[in-house]
Amino acid sequence: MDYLNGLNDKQREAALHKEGPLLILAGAGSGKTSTMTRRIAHLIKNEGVSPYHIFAVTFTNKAAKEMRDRVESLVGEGLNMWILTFHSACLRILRKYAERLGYTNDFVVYDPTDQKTVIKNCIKAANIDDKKFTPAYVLSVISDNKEKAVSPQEFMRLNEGDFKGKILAGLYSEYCKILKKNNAMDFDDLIVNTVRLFEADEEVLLYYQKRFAYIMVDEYQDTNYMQYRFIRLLAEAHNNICVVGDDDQCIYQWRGADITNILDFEKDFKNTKVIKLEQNYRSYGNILAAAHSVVERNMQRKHKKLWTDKEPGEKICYYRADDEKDEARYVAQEIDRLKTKERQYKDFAILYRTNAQSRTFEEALSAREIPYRVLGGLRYYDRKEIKDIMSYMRLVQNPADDVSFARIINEPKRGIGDKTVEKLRTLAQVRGESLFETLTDQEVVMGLPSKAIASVQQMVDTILKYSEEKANLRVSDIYDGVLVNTGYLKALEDANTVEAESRIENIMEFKSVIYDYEKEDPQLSLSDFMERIALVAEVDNHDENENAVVLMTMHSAKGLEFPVVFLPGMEDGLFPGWRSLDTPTGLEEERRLCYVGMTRAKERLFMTSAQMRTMYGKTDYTRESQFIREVDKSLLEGDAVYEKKPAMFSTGAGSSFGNSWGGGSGFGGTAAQKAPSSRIGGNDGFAKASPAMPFDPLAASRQESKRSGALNQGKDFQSGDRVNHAKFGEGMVVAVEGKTISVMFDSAGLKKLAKDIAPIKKI
DNA sequence: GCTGTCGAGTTTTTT
DNA sequence: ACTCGACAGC
Repeated sequence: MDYLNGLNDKQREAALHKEGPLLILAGAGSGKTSTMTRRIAHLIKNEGVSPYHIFAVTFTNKAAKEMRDRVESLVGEGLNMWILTFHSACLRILRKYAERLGYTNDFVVYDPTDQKTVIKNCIKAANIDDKKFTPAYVLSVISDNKEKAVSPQEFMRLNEGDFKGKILAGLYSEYCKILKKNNAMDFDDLIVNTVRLFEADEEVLLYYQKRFAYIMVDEYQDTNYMQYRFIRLLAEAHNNICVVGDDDQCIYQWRGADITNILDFEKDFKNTKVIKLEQNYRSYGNILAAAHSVVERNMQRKHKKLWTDKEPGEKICYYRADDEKDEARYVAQEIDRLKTKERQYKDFAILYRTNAQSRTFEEALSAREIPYRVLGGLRYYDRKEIKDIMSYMRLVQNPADDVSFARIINEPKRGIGDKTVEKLRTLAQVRGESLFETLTDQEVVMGLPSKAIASVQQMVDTILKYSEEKANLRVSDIYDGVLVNTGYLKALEDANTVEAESRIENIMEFKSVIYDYEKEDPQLSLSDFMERIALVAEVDNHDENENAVVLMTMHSAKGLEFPVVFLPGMEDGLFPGWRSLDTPTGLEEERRLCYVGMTRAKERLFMTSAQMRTMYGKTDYTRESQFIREVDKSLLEGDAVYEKKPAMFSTGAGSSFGNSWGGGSGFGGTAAQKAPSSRIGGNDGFAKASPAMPFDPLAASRQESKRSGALNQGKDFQSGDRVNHAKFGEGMVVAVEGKTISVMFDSAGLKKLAKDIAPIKKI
């Protein structure tokens, strides 16, 4: 079979390349995923390379999944192949070898919220001015240093005479110590520690070098220094490294992405073959040309120009709204107008600069009863109740995790306040134990305030019990058990408020997520589950089949495409953001982001701005974005481009004809683009047409969890009984000793289980 | 130790 | 506008 069928010459050349470094400069919509997946299929099927020897790295779970699906459909089988994100690949490696770095292999992953908790504690403990050293700032410094492989000691040395630097170095050092002590790694650590592992342990490095004879990296322009090192180390043995990227789409420099990685690839890897993919298969000509007219103003870029043989299509439509409500109203109206049989709701996307902008659009879409889905913003896993439960689960997995412990010791209320926690901390420090370990000592519990004793004991017992049994239990059983036996669920039920009600709903929803994972993998262990949860972004849950308008940031939209795209908020200060204006590189990055946003559109592109915008409680007049001014004017239609207007000039839809700085003429059809000036009836329609939630709640899950209350009912087993276990299937009881029961399972072998909590039934 | 109120600070983007 | 922390009163 010809796996390269349908590729153009350049794509084919790239897909056929077998040995040596290859740099594919793939412009937006140029079919890079096809090229990569075909190359993989070709390697496997025609070149006889085992999937075992191929390693493909991406940045997002979504990209990884898409690549896997496409390769599998090409080669027609499931693949035992590493197609993973940087973070999940490193996590997988570290799960095996973290012991060699002084962690246990059960270490937990701290998300940004956990990081913030830790650094806050450090700042407080060191008695440092928390006005000058905000958690966000300190963490960004720490992250910067980690990504650049600067250790706390080195950072300290580098900042010898610098007062501020010394404080930061101290915090950095303390932060690392705490994470290590808690047996925890943050996102950066996953990469950093893998590189450290490779550099310190030749055996491990050689193993992976040997294994990954063919390496491919997607979105190479977004790699940071550590990721580069990681790739570089792996590729050293075979030198078969293929990277794909587009310097025009580097939009994560603020997070450490180093654009020079892609610009210097040819220097880094000798004898690199470079292939440019410049034919765009996605967008109509005008969209492409307009996007190019913006991005070509960047100084720091490789010269290239995308072309297409598609028709020019319509011009880019620009609307200057009165204010953000008018802007949202206009967008909603245009969606209604453009929606046809062929064009469904899911064909529209609204891509904004900041998550804060989503709200007005939600209101306007609701008012017109247009279904929509917001991606990103508040991460689902950031909700309090989810974080609480996860903290319990983490403690079950890793009792050394003091951050999780501190989060839940008094959640639900057990009569343990700050004072008591402080005392515990001191005690734990003296004993050289974790907080939780300290509490496993009965005497310590007895020393707590009298009204706290019973509930704390109950909680400690619960965690211990599940911790011992975690290998034998389904994740959902642990979840239920923790929820019920720690009193968490009951406290919420007793609260009897609307808020508690919605928390309970979220908790039930979360259970359906667990079920989904278990359905996929019946042997799912607690740590498997924790790591999947740790590294998912909400964008990964985007279901393309759901017929709803999609709202997300331009950053999240990278890699996606939509027939109709709206880019609202085209105003100086918002986009480009005021923070980016200090530096030329900051502005260039914003411009690339604009390019990314524009090139998401296949057929129609709308850009809008508001003359007046209320943000953070303040209302200001705006000037339209310099990016609008940079778009080739022959490709724009709609409102004339104009400068800031005085207040008297602003209201009424018909008044938006300002003096165009571009010479006034050439903007036909403006009136037709305008909406009727009446507002869509009062915005009280907010509650109806409520958007789909990130996860579809399973009606059943509520009852499921209720049932779990019966988990502890007496179970009488005797040797010889046939039993059914939720995770291990059927087996026969071979011994019963007190609370322990030994079962020989037909497929899973002999297991010792806790009689009271194991999910077993007599059959 | 818990709860409720008030005032201040805060915002880009995310694996 | 919204969140978070400090503080006061129970």
